[in-house]
Amino acid sequence: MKRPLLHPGPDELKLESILYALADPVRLEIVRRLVTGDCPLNCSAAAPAHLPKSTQSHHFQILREAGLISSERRGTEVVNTLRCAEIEARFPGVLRAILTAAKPFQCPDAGKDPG
Amino acid sequence: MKRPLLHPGPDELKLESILYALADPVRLEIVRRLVTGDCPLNCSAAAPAHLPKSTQSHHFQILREAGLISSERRGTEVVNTLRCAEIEARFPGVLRAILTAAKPFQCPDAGKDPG
DNA sequence: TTCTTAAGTTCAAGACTTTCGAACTATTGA
DNA sequence: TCAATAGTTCGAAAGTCTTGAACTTAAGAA
Repeated sequence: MKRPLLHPGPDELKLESILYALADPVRLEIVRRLVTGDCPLNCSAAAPAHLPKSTQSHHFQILREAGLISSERRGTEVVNTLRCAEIEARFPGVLRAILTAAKPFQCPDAGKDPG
Repeated sequence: MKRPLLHPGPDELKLESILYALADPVRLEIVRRLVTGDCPLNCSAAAPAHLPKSTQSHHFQILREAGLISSERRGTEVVNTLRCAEIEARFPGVLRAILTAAKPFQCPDAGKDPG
């Protein structure tokens, strides 16, 4: 009896929950990896490597229940995707601004290269 | 011996702390009132009225230590101001996008009126 | 099918955080 | 000095976070 990894619908997204999910350094890093990779990642690949699996699982649950990511089982893995479009539709500019502030992840028109 | 209500400097602002501060409904409401009022408000005026003072105080401390607000004693009151410019300078677009998403507070060009 | 491995989830305990009443501090004004 | 107003600090109950141990689910080999 497989638990279906419940996600909130687009109308159920709450700004507070999204901000809360992004307020944690680990979860912000996970979201950053999902957006830079631009393709689904399993939990181990998306989370910092040293982190215990139970802690990873907890963080993915919070991201999922906030509606930030969509998780789907593929064999032994769970692959995760950022729900960019839905979040952008409901809270325009929020995710983009946060990810840009967190690190210049896909902002070629920023004009500044710190490295 | 009056405690000086310490605030982080512009360079000490952390995105995670700001998101964390804004992730709470009470604190988001406080920030919303500070930005709509466009003038300093004391704690009682900025916080939801029913909220116990000790809880208010706790929330203002978190907002202050995250660098979102600046608090200054004026007589018996503490007046609070949003540190809009500093946050915008350090994390462009973040506060604006969040406050716009939270409620259309100063967005006449949004073009949609749900009421 | 049965065994093994891989990837996540659930459980439980200790540490940390949040809420709120009670007591305290600081400032104003009579 | 006394009283009133505005916030802060303290302490306890309830909740959340982190993490190891045990469990579940799927894939591959024999």
